[in-house]
Amino acid sequence: MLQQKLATIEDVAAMAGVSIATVSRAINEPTKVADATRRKVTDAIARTGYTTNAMARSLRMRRSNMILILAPDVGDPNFSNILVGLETEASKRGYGLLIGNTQNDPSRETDYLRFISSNQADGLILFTGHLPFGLGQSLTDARLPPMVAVNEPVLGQDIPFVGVDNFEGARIAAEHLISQGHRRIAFVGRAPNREINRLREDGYRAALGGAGIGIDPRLIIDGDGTTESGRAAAELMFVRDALPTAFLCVNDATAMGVIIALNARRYDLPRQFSVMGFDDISFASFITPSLTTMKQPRHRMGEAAMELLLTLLAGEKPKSREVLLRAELILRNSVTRPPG
Amino acid sequence: MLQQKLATIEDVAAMAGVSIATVSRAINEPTKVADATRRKVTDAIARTGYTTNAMARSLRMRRSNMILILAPDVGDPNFSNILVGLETEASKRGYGLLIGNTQNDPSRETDYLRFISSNQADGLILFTGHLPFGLGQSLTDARLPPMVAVNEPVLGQDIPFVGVDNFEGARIAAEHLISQGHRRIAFVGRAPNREINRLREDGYRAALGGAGIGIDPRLIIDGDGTTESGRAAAELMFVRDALPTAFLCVNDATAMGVIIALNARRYDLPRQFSVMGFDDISFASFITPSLTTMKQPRHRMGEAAMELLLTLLAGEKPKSREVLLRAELILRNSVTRPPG
DNA sequence: ATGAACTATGTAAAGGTTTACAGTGACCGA
DNA sequence: TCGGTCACTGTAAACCTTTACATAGTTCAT
Repeated sequence: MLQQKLATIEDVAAMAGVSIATVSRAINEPTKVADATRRKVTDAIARTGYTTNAMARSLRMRRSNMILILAPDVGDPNFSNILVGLETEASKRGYGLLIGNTQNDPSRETDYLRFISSNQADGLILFTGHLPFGLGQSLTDARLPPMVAVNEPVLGQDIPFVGVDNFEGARIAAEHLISQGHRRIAFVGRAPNREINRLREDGYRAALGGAGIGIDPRLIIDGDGTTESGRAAAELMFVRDALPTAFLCVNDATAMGVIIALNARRYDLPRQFSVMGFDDISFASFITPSLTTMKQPRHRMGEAAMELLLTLLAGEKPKSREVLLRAELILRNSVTRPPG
Repeated sequence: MLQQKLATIEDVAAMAGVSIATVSRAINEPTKVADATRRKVTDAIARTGYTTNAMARSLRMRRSNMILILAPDVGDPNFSNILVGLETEASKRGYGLLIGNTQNDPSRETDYLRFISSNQADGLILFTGHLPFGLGQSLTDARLPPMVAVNEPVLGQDIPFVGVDNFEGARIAAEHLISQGHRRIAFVGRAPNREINRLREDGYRAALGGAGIGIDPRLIIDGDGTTESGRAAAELMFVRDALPTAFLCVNDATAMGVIIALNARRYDLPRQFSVMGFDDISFASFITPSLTTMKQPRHRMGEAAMELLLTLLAGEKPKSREVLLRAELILRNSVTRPPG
């Protein structure tokens, strides 16, 4: 498996009968070399099968054209679809993607920073909602590497951010339920220390406030966004005996838990209860009843985040350091008018 | 955003009062330097905040400690979970992962090969089931880069492979249905030119043959593995009026389509029809009825593939160039004894 | 006392680019 | 004729490591 020796710029130069500087220019600034010379070089490149050694180039230029992606779980479809958008934009601009799966493990976060400090990556995309451990305190004063948070903002730090407008999205969702005639609307998935959950809850409150509906604290249930938490939340409502006519859930996974619990209790959905989610995960359309939800423009989110990062990397001033995309209302079968 | 100049090995050497060679050795072969010297070096490293420049190192050593992953769609949960396994093993061994999302676009495949030819990646993991366009013919004679196919083998080429034993898995699935008393078992998702589909169909045939059940060609339906194809296949069975008592589907997405079609026709599942899938995708447990299926050990698959690749990369002889992992039968509610 | 064997360190080359600077003609206007 | 401008090309330094080879000092058997 020994590397056979590859052609270098010197081989090309020798074959074309020019200096290596000219070869380099022919490749990188074609207008600066005479037509005849350029042809000789192009020809020699084809004959030798030369490709620029990226390591040498990166060493000299002090940049790698690589972007490090730090995500807690690449397997999560919520992330992986954004990843596709990131990749689309990056590869269009000649950048490569390095993935770091941290599993929320601080030591793994620190570990992956070596790619930044060793010049193996020029910038950083952060899915984690917090600065990687090791950047947190030690570099508050020093220079942070160019980075953009996506999906979840970094709290208490002025880090450029691309995400969905969670407040607005949740408000639209709640307003949709209200427009169907619901007035007793539960919010499932309260978690004040999670930024996303907090914003969605705020949107819910804003919609109810705007419609002159009072907030019943018994209808706001804690949850961590898992299917299991949705199931538990629904059960809790029955125990408390304070039932809503509709459930607005912090995300689709939670909504699935609610639906499973209601189905298990043999309720007829959506006739007896309406349920809404948020995210539009791939199987939202396949459960029964199919889930009315807010769709996140994940692909576009990835593209926008990469675009922002590359703008920063180029040293240009971005139009805005915060990009909020609108979630889209997807009408399916889990919402209807309340009974009675 | 200008890079502030980072400490180099020379700065460390100067501070420690030794030569750069000694610093390098203190880092890479600690046993070869005297204790006292090593301490001085470690100290200087800490004081300067030195980290070795990966580009310079890669240039000199002619390897990057990077692996290129070529996948048609990183957003597909089927892939992304394997990706997590790949990452686990790679990062454990000090390797980084470069992701290439090809969307089955030959030009993107070719494009990503530049990472290999420019020394930016040492090896290749192939999800695509075929050699990247550009390696196909031109390098049949020349040397192929070290690579391992995962999930789907590369046909007609002797490429090391790690995947699930599809034949055996499908056989186990079919035998489970037979053990429940089914004898009219449909296979949904025939696609002779897709290796995976072909193997699963073969496993199905083997199980039926082993139980002395004749193959009814009307019960074998084409399908491309999508939910929609499953739905269409079920409808087709009703048109043909050749109904099975159980559907063995080539994958879970197909099985979901079948279930949706049967639910829509108001059948009572699993009483009237049993349905099995293959894969155990994340929402297999959430549809109604929850899906009995064969679970793919995706995480382990990723780990095994990376382990094999790194073995090859180290120039060692692997135990085997083909690793087939067993799929596990997951019992849920979509299978029961046939009616009557 | 001598040379061998070993340990610890240093010197310098090599890895393959990009680019500042210098150089060479050709052309042109005065 | 001369100086200046322009278009093109070459020379050599710099980017930061790793490592073959050389050197110096120590230990030890003879």
